[in-house]
Amino acid sequence: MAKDARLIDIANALNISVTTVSRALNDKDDISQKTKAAVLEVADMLDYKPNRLAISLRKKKAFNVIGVVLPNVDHYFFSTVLKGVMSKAHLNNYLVIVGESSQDDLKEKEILDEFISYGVSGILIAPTKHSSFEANFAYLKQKRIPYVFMDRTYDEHDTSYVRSDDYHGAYQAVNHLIEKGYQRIAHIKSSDGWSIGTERAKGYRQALTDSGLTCYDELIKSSDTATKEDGYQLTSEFFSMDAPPDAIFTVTDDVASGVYEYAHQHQIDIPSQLGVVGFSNSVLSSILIPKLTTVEQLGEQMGETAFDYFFQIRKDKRHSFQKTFESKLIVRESSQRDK
Amino acid sequence: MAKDARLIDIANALNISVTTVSRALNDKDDISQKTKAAVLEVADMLDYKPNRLAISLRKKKAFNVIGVVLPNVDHYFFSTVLKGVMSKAHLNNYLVIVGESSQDDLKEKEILDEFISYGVSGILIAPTKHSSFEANFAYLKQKRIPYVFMDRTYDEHDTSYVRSDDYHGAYQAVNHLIEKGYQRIAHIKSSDGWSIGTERAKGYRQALTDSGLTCYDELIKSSDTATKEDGYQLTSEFFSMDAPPDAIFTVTDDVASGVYEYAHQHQIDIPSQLGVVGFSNSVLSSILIPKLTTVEQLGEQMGETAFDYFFQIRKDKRHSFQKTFESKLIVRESSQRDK
DNA sequence: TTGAAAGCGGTACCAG
DNA sequence: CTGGTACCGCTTTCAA
Repeated sequence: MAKDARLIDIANALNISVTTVSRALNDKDDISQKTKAAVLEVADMLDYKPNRLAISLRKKKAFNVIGVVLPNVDHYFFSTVLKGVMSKAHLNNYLVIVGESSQDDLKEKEILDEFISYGVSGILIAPTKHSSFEANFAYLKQKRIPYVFMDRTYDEHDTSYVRSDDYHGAYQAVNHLIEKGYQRIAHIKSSDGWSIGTERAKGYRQALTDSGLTCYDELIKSSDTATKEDGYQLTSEFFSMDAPPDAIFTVTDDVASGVYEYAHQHQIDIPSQLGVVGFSNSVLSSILIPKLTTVEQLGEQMGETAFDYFFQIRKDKRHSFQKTFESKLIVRESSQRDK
Repeated sequence: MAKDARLIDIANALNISVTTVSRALNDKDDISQKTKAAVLEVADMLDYKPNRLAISLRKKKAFNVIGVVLPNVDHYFFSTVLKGVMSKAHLNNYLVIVGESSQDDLKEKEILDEFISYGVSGILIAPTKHSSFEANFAYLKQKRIPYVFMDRTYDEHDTSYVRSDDYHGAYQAVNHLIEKGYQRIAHIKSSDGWSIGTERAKGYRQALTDSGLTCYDELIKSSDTATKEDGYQLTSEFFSMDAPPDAIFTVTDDVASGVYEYAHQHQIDIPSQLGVVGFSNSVLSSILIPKLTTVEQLGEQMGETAFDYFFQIRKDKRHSFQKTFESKLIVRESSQRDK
């Protein structure tokens, strides 16, 4: 295999200097059209590919490398986000380096430091539940390194982000249950300090209030882990009450699957005796029987958009961009009381 | 924030040359213990971190960067593999760059070329269904870049790999169904050219033969996509036969979920009328009702081991390592006829 | 519009 | 055991 072509190879072929070649390739304006064309042609012929490493060293910045930090790569939602980022990155000739914080804000900081010292061009991050803006992200601004938050955001700071409209998603979900005739609608929320939990809970309350229903505190329970196990456990607590709920809106599909298990074990029929609505539209939702009504979360599109935002910030060197993705309710079987 | 310390800063502090500092830091032997100790101390004081970019350029190799190529990052199994790789990489101060081939062998080659031209230290790859060793991987050997196959392997070449024991896993699965008293056991395999499909099918056949059962061709159907939809479709074909099967062993859990849906729609009870066993032990398997008996695939451990192998190859510069992970059958409810 | 030369932060060769 | 120096491939002054 022939060695990769370098600037000097092109220069020699044309009897010009590397400087000129560099200028031509980087589309600078202080160069004649003729020379530029000639360089471009030879570059193409020799299949020249710029050496990322050399550029990086010279610029003291990794060339075209984007860093992605996620709480969990094997969590369905985040893996779709990653997929979205990667597809856009590939199109734009970016390399993607990935780190997993495991919901540990200290590890998250470590990863960020590594990425920065490597000189990544930008960072796309879905913060852990516990990450404080000041501790983990404030210095990114000073370092002038473009970054975009994903999923979880810090509204009090003027930063770029992509997220889903948790509030309206939850509102629609609960409203839908009300329309279907459910009366005692419970909610399994995620524990505090996680914006997606509080937003969804807010939507839940508002939907009840707007329909003139009372919002009972005992019908709201909190899950730390947002897992199937928690869903099961909290459902069993609901059903040990004197007046159990006739529907449950859960903060994630995973939690909903725990509701299903409890219901199945105790011969509670979904949806006639218990309505269930989840959140995420993960693979689970169409695999559960009956199929789960849930709120769609567009992970892949969020990832793509996050990359686009990074790209624009880098180009324009000033704007910040925000997008809140509409959360659409996907009505399936688990909420069809009148089925 | 102070600028990062460089070799020359340490050198100046001690009135020695950068060469000596470099030697000390790289633990070469042609240096006095005293000097080395002094250098190490100052380096520590200045919080010296080697500049990856500079090392990379000089060595013409990205310093401590491992490339991972996967068919799909949002597929559960592969995302656990990635998780495993990342945890080991982080421990060893490696950066992980990831590419997604989307089961497209051309794109896979593109990604590999990118990674190589970036000079990654090594490559961990789960090949697409269609990747030919010659076309996509043979040149890695020439380039002397360490690589480890994951999941899918090329047995005719002496390469390092980690994979799961598909044959024995399938054998156990079918044998278990036989022991539970199922007689007409069908198999939904994955289409040809994908080793995991053929190995699992082989295990299926052998288990039947060893138990003195006949292996009917009409009880084996092939899925191109290994999805729920295919599972549903092929199950409906089985049940339009004069003598439908009383159990189905599927090549993945996803496919099994399609079997579930068909069964549920047609009031076929699992497991009393139809036994089902899947493969992967994905999140699905414990969420399906009844819980799915399946064969465990240790994605995370495979990822960790793949990284370890890469690490050793790099150090020893010679060996190749292979590991086939025992595939353990996880018995749940979907195969318990006598429940 | 072009070229020469310095230098990004290290490593490796050679001489002493 | 230590230091001088060239150089990895590219960008960026500065001068022509």
